[in-house]
Amino acid sequence: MSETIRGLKDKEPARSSSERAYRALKQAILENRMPAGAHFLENELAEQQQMSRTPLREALVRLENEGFIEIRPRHGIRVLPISPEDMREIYQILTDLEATAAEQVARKGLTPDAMAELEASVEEMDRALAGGDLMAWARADEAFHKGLVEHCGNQRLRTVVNTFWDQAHRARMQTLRLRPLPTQSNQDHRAVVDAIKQGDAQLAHALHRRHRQLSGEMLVSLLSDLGLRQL
Amino acid sequence: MSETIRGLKDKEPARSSSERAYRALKQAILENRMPAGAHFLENELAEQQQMSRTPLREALVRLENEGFIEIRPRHGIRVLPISPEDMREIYQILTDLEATAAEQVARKGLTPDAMAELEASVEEMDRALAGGDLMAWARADEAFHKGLVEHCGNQRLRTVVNTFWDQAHRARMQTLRLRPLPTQSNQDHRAVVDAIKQGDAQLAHALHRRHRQLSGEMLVSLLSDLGLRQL
DNA sequence: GAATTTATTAACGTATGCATTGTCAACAGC
DNA sequence: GCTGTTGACAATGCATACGTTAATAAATTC
Repeated sequence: MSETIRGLKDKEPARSSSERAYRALKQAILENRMPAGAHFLENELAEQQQMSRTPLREALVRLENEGFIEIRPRHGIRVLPISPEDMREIYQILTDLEATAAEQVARKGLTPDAMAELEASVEEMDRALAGGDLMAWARADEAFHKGLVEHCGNQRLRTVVNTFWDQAHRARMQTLRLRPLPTQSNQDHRAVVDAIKQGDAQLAHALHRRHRQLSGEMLVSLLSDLGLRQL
Repeated sequence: MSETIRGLKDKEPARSSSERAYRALKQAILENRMPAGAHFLENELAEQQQMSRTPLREALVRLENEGFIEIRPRHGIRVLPISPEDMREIYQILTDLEATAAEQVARKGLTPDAMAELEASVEEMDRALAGGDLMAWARADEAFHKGLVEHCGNQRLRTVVNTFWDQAHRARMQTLRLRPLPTQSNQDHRAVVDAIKQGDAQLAHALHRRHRQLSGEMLVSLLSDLGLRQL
């Protein structure tokens, strides 16, 4: 969670040093400025973040709990790589939980605002794909998935999904240009939105589950084929 | 799920003070020696654990990430209560993930040792129930569920399930004597074991999902009916 | 008497310092 | 030349100290 089980408290201005370090380091990892496998010492990170080791260590504890780094006493910390096996684990969990999120959203319905946001994400995915802007597509995809769990009525589910989604983020980014064009994904998302609109919880669950399962399998086999042992 | 996402590293002798504090406090919370709603200061906990505030705070960060406590600056830490709504959230997640664990176990099969342990748990549940020893029954039930995720081949799933199972632990214990006798549970577990033996992954998934769903609903409505706003 | 301001205090966030311990390297023995 | 040992070093785990800040109580004013 962290998130481990708790994540970035969105937006808030980060009052404590510990919180600032946590966000900065997580951001740096997600953006590959601290690449997988890289190796750091508490001292250099503390200096980098312009604080003492004490608050920094608390940030590291959280990052370790969330699976981003490994703290090896006397060896410093290491940014954990993502193996195909890791991705399989992550997608197996996301498949279950996101499908249930879609089901719950369909069951409870959405506020007009939330529905508009979801549809905007889908449209943005189409626009980005048509324009060949894969980064924009990935951002919209992410917005769609996060929007779904945001409104599923289960805080813990939301936190867990966001955590694992973040863990998979680097691998997704690095395979963006290697994977087939995600035209299927866009169709899938549209179908899920339709099921939600109709309030068909069963259908939403099934559609989203299948969507997640297929894209997960695609990504895992892509990583395996490429022989990417770590990302 | 800091387990945020990582949990008790079983057995190991707890090298660091921080680790010792984490284990001791978690144990105390699970056993209700630090009851829900209770309120502590860093100073008293540090004294209690015979260490300074520095390692203690690292333990608190982990416990907060895992959802056991809340850290309120200047207000001390508070052991979080479990509401019926919390239980609903937790069981919704466990239902999905444990069903998938059962499915994977059925698909991959178990070593003879692991299968023996699983069957031993089921038999112990029967014995305990026949003898009216509900605590022993709960222990065996827990052993069964943990055994399943232990061998499902997904470390992250195992960690997440164990974290939430631990979160629900207190509520389960307090309702042990209020709930109907778990004869159905024992039958369900037996059926799941049979499906695993036959390698019927689909069936194992469906059986375990239904088992978890029903026992979750029972527990949530029990808590609601009792008007237990917090445990 | 109530409300607002001020003063006090104590809990916390962070910095710093120290003792511990594992690592790495140099050296000696084989 | 290789292996085992010793020693220095450096990163860490933890304790301690300090400044900040927010909660509480007191005091003053309306």
